[in-house]
Amino acid sequence: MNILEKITQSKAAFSKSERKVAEVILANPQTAIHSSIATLAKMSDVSEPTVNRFCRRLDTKGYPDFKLHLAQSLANGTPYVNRHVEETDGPEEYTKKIFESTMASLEVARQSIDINVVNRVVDLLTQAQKISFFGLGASASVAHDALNKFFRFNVPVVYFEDVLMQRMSCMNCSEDDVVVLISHTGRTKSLVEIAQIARANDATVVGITSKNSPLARECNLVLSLEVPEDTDMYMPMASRIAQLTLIDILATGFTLRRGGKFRENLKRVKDTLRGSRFEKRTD
Amino acid sequence: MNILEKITQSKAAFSKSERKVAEVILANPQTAIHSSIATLAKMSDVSEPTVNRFCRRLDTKGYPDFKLHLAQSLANGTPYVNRHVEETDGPEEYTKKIFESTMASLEVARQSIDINVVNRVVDLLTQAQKISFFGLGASASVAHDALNKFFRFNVPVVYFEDVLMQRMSCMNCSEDDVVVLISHTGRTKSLVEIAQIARANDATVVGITSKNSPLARECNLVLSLEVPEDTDMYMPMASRIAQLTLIDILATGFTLRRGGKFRENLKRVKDTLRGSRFEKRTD
DNA sequence: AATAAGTTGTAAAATTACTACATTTAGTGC
DNA sequence: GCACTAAATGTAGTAATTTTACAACTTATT
Repeated sequence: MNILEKITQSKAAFSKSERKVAEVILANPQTAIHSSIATLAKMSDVSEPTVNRFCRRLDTKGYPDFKLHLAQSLANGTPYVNRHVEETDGPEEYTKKIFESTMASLEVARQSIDINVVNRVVDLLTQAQKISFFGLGASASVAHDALNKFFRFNVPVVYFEDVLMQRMSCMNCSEDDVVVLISHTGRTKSLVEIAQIARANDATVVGITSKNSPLARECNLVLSLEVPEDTDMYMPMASRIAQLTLIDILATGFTLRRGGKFRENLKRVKDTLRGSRFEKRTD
Repeated sequence: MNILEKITQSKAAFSKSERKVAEVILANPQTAIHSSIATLAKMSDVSEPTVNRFCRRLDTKGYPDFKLHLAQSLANGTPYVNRHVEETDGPEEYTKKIFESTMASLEVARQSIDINVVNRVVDLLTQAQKISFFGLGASASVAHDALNKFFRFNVPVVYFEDVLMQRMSCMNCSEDDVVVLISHTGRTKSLVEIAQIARANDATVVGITSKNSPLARECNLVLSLEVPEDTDMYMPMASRIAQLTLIDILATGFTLRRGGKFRENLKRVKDTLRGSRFEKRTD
């Protein structure tokens, strides 16, 4: 909540001297944050305690606290807002908007995540015999990415694009297998069926999806991501990014759980890639 | 410039005790701005003058001035600093850190993007006869995602995981084709070769990669993303997210350029998916 | 006009930040 | 390994800033 607005709004509740202080601050807030209470009192032609009382009336702890609030208000307001792209936007605008709304979505996602579930899923993954990642449409690339990450960990990891292959794979599941299903809406029929098949074969099913969705109801554990999606674009954007970040988190939890020696393995995998790359020039 | 970023950047220039202060502030900046220099000194287990010196090293007038800057940075929406995950971090910490460093990377990526190049790439894509997206390893899933997006636009779009298929596809390129190559490092040999093959066949090659890399030198246009990657984890994380966001931007630019009628098409594609989904419950 | 409620200022107390200097630590050459 | 130098850190005292307590003043009400 912006304190400058609050000052203008509360003007009526101020006394004569307090209003003088308000005027001076509104006239030149930048100066105000760099002044001491004595300077500001002199500028407003009131006494120091009056300035102090003025601050308290705005629900701040005192003058320094007030300056903090003021500084924050001046730091050009609300940045990462989920602003929608308009028909008339040029490259500059839509680039900015997409970056900002992606960041805003990540912020929302972060707050919606249940750490305890994350922890339990990491537990499950580290103990799994086989890990499967399945997603369809836009979530397929997320599953693909998960494959790439967990493959490096030298654990049996499975990923299929093909729905039939996914089904067959789940039919062969056993008790110690974990199946991770990714879907933004959680309403894709074939994926819900896959969850049922996997469950029927005693696998543990983890859903990265929206809570209270049909898919979520079929899962043993749900990592719910409540990310607002700009439906005007008819394309999933922010949800994927949040899902991927969650994959990063699971992968990180996995490596940490497995400990230091395991990390050395990872380094070996990375070093193996070196042969396929051009050396970095040292210029 | 954001003082939180400045702290992380100047970390090398700090002394041992000053670094202790930096850690405490980065770990909980919200607490820091509400603490006195004495409290902060105690929290960091250093003396008060050390905190003061720390502030001055960051080009602030002193502790109160530092707090002002800090408050502004926090208000500015970017409390997102690329902090590295530690061996000892619990689920709560690493989840927080990964989200924050992902957001920080997006912020960096945003600033490194050249809007003019974005615009020219969108131009190219809208006029292309055929669009190909190729990436290897972690970038494969990004190309996969691009396929999913551009496929909806009813343009011929190509994606292969297989290097040989990628090569063959590029051999058959012609003048009006655009090949988009995705690689964080830009030093993957086979991808550089694919760029050469595509160029030899008169296709326009767009690189989503690091500038001045071998791949970048083979491209007609380079969308450079300078994203810092946490190399301790030996896994690409932030780079992918930035690449995906860039794909979103290109896709958005594409739809905007094609105009309103085209957007209706997109809606049709989305509506077609409805049959494969459970209806949303209206409870 | 008297009184009460509210407002403002003075001066002293308390908190907070800063400076000067002493001590410790780390690094370098012999 | 020792002496010397430079850098880093802490101690204690000082200066500044803010806050409190209370007195003086203003305004409104009967």
